[in-house]
Amino acid sequence: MDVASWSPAAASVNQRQQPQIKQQVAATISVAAGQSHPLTTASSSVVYCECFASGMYCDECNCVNCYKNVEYEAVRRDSVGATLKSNLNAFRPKINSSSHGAKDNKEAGEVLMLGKHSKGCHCKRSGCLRKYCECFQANILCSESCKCMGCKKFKGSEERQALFHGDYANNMAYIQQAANATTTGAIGSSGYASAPVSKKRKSQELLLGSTAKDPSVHSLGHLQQVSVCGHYSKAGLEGALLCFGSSIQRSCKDTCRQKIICAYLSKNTVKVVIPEKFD
DNA sequence: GAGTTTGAAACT
DNA sequence: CAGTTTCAAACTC
Repeated sequence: MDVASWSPAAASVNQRQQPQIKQQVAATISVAAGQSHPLTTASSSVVYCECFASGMYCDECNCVNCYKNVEYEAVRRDSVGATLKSNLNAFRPKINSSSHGAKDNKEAGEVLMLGKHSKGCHCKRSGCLRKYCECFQANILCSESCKCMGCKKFKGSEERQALFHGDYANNMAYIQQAANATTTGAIGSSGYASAPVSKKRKSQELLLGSTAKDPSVHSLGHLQQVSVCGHYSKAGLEGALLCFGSSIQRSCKDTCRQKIICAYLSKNTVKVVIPEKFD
């Protein structure tokens, strides 16, 4: 499905491979007393399952060993209770939709939903322009609640508008370019709150020459092969741990296991550090 | 269809 | 609160 034809409603149905109507919580089927069950454990009180999170039963899903169906109502109810105990908002909708409904953005040629993500997204590499982003999925703009980095889904964003103009391939190329910028050069990248850095300024930053006397210090112009680890401090990229490699690793620990050289970023330069354990 | 990437949620 | 792990969906090849 291309971006132009994508809609939150369609995605919602597709990604759950949802039957026509899920049964709402209602039926009660008891489970034999004393019967132990995976769902009764604390660790099972999770809302990874979209049916569970939305307060529905699994029905005609592709899940394996599912206990979130009518047959196991008692167990399921316990699990709901345990989940609510640890998180009161676990079953609340993520998107606080506006009563005004959808709004036509004639300038961009799109229909934009008025609403706000209750917790905000935390995107780092998608620029909030791909379906990984919950705001994108909900077809809403990122808000001050979001803690995303390199956000391109704000009002007036060139990248966001490009998504709704021209052909799909060009749009995706544009998005990929934006994502690359986020990875390699978007130092101090925005999030929603801060103003987007102009392309001119970004280019200047990336073209900084290496004047460091310490051979282990490199300018950002050498960051072409550097990937930012999946996890870094909220303070932004400054001071973040970077890793050389062809792909982003899930954690620095994983990265280091693969003997990838790490570097430390300081403002416009990186300090390459080879941990002793790499030997 | 398999493997990779991504971000939310859970866990420590 | 920050770092790490787990998970499922999106995405790529």
